[in-house]
Amino acid sequence: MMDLRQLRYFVAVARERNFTRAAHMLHIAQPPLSRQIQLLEEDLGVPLIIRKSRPIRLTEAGRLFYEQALQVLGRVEQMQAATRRVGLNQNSVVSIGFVASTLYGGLPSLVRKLRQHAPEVDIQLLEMVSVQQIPALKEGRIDIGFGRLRHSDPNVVGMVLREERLVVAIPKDTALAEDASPLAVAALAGQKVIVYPKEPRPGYADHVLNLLQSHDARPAEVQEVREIQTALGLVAAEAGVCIIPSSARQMRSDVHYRLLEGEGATSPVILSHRVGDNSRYIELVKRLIEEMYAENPPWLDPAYNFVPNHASDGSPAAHLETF
Amino acid sequence: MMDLRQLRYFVAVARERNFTRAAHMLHIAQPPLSRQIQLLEEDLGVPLIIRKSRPIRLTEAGRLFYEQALQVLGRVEQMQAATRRVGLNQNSVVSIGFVASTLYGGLPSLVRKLRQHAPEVDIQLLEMVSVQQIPALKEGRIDIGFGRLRHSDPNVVGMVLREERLVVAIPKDTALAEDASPLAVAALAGQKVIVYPKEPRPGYADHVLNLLQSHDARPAEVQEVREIQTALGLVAAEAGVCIIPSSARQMRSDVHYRLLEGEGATSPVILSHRVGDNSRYIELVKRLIEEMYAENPPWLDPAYNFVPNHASDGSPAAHLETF
DNA sequence: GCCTATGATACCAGAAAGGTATCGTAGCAG
DNA sequence: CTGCTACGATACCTTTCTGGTATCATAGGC
Repeated sequence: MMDLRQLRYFVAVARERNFTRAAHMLHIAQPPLSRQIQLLEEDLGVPLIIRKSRPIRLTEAGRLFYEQALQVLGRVEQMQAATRRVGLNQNSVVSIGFVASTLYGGLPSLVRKLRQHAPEVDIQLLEMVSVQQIPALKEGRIDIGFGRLRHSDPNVVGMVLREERLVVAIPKDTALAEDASPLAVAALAGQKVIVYPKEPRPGYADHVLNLLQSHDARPAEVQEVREIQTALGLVAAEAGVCIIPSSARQMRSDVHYRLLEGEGATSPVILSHRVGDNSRYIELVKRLIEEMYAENPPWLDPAYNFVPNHASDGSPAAHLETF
Repeated sequence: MMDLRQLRYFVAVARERNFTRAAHMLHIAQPPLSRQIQLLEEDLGVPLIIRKSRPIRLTEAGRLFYEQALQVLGRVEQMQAATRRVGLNQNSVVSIGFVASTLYGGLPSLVRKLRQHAPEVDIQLLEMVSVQQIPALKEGRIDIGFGRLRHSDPNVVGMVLREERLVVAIPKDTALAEDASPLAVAALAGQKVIVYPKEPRPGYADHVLNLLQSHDARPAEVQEVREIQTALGLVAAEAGVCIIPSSARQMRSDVHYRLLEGEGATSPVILSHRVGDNSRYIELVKRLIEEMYAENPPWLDPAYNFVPNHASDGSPAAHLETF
């Protein structure tokens, strides 16, 4: 079974391009080092080093493994340092899971506000899709989730912060892109459609596919990709159209966007947390979100968003009634 | 010394919230499991688990460690899978290091083209700043670098693909933002300036600071941050102005941009590779870049870019003469 | 073709992991 | 409040694995 020791050893060998010298750096003798590398190669079932050459060289697989091993070792060190810091300073940690699109909405300024108002907490940000957020909340891996899918888990409470209108991304210089006016969902019938994320299901892709189906807009072809970046890249490459939340328009300016019109052509932004989690930071986050919404940031443009009235009244208790 | 075994054991305990059950899952007896967790805590110098409670709970540090351990273990599996795939299929790997801003330029479509023209290669993308690309090239960790700083290492050849004009990001609703016309560099004297990245030096931050100095535009205050995202966030929060390559304008639309005018108010995009690396993929990449430039993509708008003539003539050999 | 630097192999010693038996205690039932 | 039970810690032994020493095999420069 693979082991961090083997990674450290391999990195030393790859860096030095010499077993003897690497063994020296590691403060061990050369034969055990040779053996550990052999074990590693055996475990992977792939040779990493070309030995019949002086100085030794890495195979293609070895080069890849070297690069990745460096990253993993760096990550482990970060992890140790972060854990020690939190453990020794008795700092609190607030772990926030979020879907990528919230990066183009209020998340950055929320995090900034949170750091200002609670400098003593360690804020951990983890990108994860909506369905991953529920188990992550229950296991305590995150404390707060910002997602885009409604759920009904009895142990997790969700609160709709806003409903964001959807836009369709269209390749420039096509018929649909001649107009900037809002477009009915039904008008997408017969188009090649690109959806994301491919997995895990159910996800935002299904939300989009449901929307199309409920408007009898059967696409000519559906292509699934892993991320919104890729999806928009494909739109730019004229591979089809793609439906995204309006705030994500910022990601690319080389495609054309049109607002979608029709029943359900929105996507909610949902804040979730554990039922009965009475950490003071949950309340603080809710208060900061209200504050932020009251400031009318550009991504909250009423042309593209609908904010449920309870989210803007002064009573935090009202939020909990959303589900 | 920390060990992947300990991570796996800790993850099992954290997930099960029960040592005995976790030991079962791991196919070992409970006492060794307890001991490994103790060793782990000792190594970190931080308690991870609150045992005087049934079921056991994680400390704050433990929660953080759990989350990160999951990520590390996932990363290790990915690494094994990728290495096996490359090793067994004898696929080639082309490793590309790039600075973040090229993501807003031609990198995505170059990668797409490369995948189309050479589906048998594994393309690895690694974000790294310009100065990190030189050692990464020499150690073989990457084969191609897209950076923004000129260098003069005898073992690495660089080729200027284009000179991109710089723009200054200005908070909305300030005096400088009232106009959209080009701005002289000297006009930035006395402004609070935000630069990135903080490290490693020398980097793009120094390029910007040199530019200001050479135009006698002494800033009132310089703040260094780690990434362009943060820098633009601070601009949006009215903490100052920030100079970025024009293609990065797409990143945020809630700040105001003005083109910079003046000697040297550009930033090159430089392709680097090892001297004497005659992999056919290097040539392919150069050909694809030429092809791409010939298509006049939106990020190559001549209002914002200057392409050296040798990069658009038909002769690949000319490129090598750039340095 | 020889010499040297360097990696592999063989084999032994010590450290560390895992197993079994047993003890101590949190949490709950009554 | 008391005793029971589930479950983690401790003690101690066995097995496995890592590291060390001695020695052999070979790539590459002269």
